Amino acid sequence: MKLYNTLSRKKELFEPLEPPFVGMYVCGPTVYNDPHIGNARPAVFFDVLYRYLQFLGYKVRYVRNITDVGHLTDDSDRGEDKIAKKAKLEQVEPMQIVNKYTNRYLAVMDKLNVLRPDIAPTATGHILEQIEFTQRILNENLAYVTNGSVYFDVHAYQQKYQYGELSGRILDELLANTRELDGQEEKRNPADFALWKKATPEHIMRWNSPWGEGFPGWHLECTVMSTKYLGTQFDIHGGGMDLMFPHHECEIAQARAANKGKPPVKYWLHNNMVTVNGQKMGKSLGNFITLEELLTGTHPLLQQAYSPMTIRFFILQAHYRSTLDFSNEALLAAQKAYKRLINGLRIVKKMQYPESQTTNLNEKAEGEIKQYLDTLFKAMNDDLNTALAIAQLFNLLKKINQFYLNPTQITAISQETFATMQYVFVTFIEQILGIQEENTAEVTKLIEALLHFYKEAKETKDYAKVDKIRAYFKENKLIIKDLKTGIDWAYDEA
RNA sequence: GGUCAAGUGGCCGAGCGGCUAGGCACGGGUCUGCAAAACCCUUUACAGCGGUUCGACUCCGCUCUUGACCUCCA
Repeated sequence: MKLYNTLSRKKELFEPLEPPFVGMYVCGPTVYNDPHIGNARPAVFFDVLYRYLQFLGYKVRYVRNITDVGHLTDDSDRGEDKIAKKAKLEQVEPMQIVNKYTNRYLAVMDKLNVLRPDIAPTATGHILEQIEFTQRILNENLAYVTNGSVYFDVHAYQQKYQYGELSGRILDELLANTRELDGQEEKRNPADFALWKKATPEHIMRWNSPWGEGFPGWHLECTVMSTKYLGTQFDIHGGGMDLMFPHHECEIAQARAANKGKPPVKYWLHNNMVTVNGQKMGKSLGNFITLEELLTGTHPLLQQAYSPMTIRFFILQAHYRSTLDFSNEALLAAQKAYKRLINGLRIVKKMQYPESQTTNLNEKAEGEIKQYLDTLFKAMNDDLNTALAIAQLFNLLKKINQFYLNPTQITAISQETFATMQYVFVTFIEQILGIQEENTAEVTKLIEALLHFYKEAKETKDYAKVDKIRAYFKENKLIIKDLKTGIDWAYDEA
């Protein structure tokens, strides 16, 4: 499998440091607000990577952090902790906020069928480790203490190692373009960043440290927790493109500073951003959509609610390194496509290869199906091109529907190819893409029962009743299919 | 201003130096008590201008446009 490594700006063959084990770390959410559509993208994408690596036989340890302390908000509340700020607004304990939004994040990710990572460490749970790590960097003389705060010395680091290797930034250019911020006077250099910040009297979240009461810097937690659980060097580090600089750049610097220059990560992966109607999503732009709003259709920009699986499918229909634009039209198209795919999934699970001896093997059909299956995995192995992979599923779906309409035609392909297609189609959708039917077995049984009455009415040519039942199905987003071979139901794609 | 991406048919969205992406929408047909679904057929492309090449949507240059990062952000 090849993956695009931001470090080299190239697709590279994926070779774990210690096969069959794979260590993967992804930057998780800052839990001070409701999860938004931008949070869904990395969660879903790296979930598919996690699933696919396991499908390929790797033993993956997946770590995704919860940031519950330490990130600055913006200039107006400089130096203030996001969580603490929110806590003041809502007059509650910071940990209450953290807990609330962590729960909400996990709940919505569960809905999106995002598997929980193997380890979900929190920044507040690793204060000691962060203090120790800061000490290690101080011991290397690559950080300095000012006024109870500890800053990373980018210039000193630059003497020994290279700063900017991930983002391609040149230190001198950075310095020329840095704008004036408060608190800069404590730094020797504007490019320096905090490892430990002294807490002001009104700051609520604070811990004791060798340098006084304070809280950890903004980039430190990821370095500390990734290396704690995955080792000094590990395979994959992921996150949104916006984290490339400065966040991930600083992570590399911190890790190398503390570990004699060892680069911490072999493959850096970054997903692209989400836009709304072609614009960057931002609170100030009024197009900020939370996942809750998307699922309930309550945002003014949304015409309707979209189901969790529609959202998941929508995200995967684009390649992860392209921007993805959320619009009603695009979401609606994804909803229809998703239902079509799921209808195919229901069909293929029930399909059986005919018993009869007479075969009418068709080289062309056989070849096409093999080609689709082949391309399916080639697409995944080429930097996880889920868009191209899904296109193959639809190609297969066309064949499956043909066989469904005309079961005797199944013998156009060999039993072996049929079995492979059936297995791959189901496994790929459910296990790798993590897309599933949004329905319970109980409901399905009720649908089947009602369909039984439809069949009876049909047999007695009671068309009034037939139409009534059909209308009832339609109301409940289901359709009845009258086929030559029998009667069946499916999800309405409208 | 600096750095980096991208501009594909009505919409979304892949891809490649010559061979159908796919989804949604549109049009025609098959099937049907009437439908729906499904299937079959069909239409609309690669921002502009140059260059390299036997041949470019695909490579190079310029122009225009959009976006991201440079400051918390997935």
